[in-house]
Amino acid sequence: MDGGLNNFFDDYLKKEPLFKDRALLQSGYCPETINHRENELKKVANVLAPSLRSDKPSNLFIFGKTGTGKTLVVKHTINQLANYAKEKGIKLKTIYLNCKLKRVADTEYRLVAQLLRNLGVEVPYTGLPTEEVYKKFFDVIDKEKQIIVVALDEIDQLVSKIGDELLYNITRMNEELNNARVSFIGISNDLFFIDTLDPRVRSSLSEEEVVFPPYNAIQIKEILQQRSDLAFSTSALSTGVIEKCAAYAAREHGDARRAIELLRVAAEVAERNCQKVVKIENIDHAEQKIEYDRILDLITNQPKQSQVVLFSIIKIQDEKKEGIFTGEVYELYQKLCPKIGLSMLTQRRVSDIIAELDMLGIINSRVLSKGRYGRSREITIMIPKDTLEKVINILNDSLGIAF
DNA sequence: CGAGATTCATGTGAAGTATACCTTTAGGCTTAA
DNA sequence: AAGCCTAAAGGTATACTTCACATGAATCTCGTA
Repeated sequence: MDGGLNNFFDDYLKKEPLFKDRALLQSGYCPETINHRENELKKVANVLAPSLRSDKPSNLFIFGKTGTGKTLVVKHTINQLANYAKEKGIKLKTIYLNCKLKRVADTEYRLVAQLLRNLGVEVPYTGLPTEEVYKKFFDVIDKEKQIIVVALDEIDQLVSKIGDELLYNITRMNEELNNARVSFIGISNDLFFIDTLDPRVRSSLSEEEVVFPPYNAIQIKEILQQRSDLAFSTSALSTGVIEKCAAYAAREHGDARRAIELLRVAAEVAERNCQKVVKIENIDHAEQKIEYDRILDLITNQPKQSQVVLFSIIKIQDEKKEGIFTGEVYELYQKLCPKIGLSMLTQRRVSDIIAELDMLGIINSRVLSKGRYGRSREITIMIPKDTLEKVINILNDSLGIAF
């Protein structure tokens, strides 16, 4: 048995690896040079440059669909800025924060607390007045004359959740400061987000704007080409692979992140199959696998309560083919809770949980009036059939009940 | 037959509550002068 | 008297509950043709 495994490992090592450097294709990777975003890069740098003379840069707002390089450009620019400033001994700090992260930056308190943590100050997760956290933040940065650049990614998500009062507070920060100056970079996927804001907030938060257009198919192809030259060993890709990835991504409004992910996963699939080259078919598998992994990851990380609600929905769909409504889901949920040993939430809360699952794209729900028979949400599960089984397994394990 | 009233089942907003955690404060104890 | 520790008091954010009202089309009601 051991011998068998040893052989396996031997074979594994003997195999010509497809990847030369897998990290280059992973989602967090930040390349040295960014292609086809020269204009945007320049604009962002232009806005931020005054910070090097210790002037407060204008607040900046950035729009663009997912995978158009917004995050990349901003991260890249503020990193370079911070490095340069450090070299020259300029008092400048930069912070990047993604507002969507649950339990990290999805309320006003948590946002400011997280900013403080980024500056190396420990803040309790609860208990302090929000006001106090602001004050702490001011104290920390106002100790010396310096510029702070704060980038808030996916800020539209945060505002849609907790309202725009937060932005109002944020933009007024500088009035409270004597020495330091703070500028904000807001990043949004929603192109119309700014229109929904209070005019006062809008004008001060969006002194400058940069719009990121989608990449076209040719640009995506070049990006892929360049990355794959570095990431793969020579001739690891069969012809047409890059083109197909680019085409898939261009179909989705030029989402480069997706194209890169597709390529990486396709290669991983090929590697697992012990192929010598990545073939075009692997891309189709990759597309499925990405969706599969995304959903599984999402569900595994859901709180137990949400899992039970989802479990109920799936079970009801399994029993009847059409029309799942809140009432039935809640009924089953109520029966399930004691079995699992979970405290039972009210219908009000479960209704919100269903809305949250909808937001995550695990299910699709729409409010529907059934006339005489009241109104309810009609729920449809958005999990592909072949993924469903695995999802059920996960829920079974996590909740300790059988389907 | 058709306009308007009624109804149902739940959506949804606002206010209230429980929990977990924070800081402040007052009291008690110890210590050192 | 000063210093230190501890426990109670008073405060907050967050997740959830409670309360109350809003929805909107199928169905019912009733006056009229």
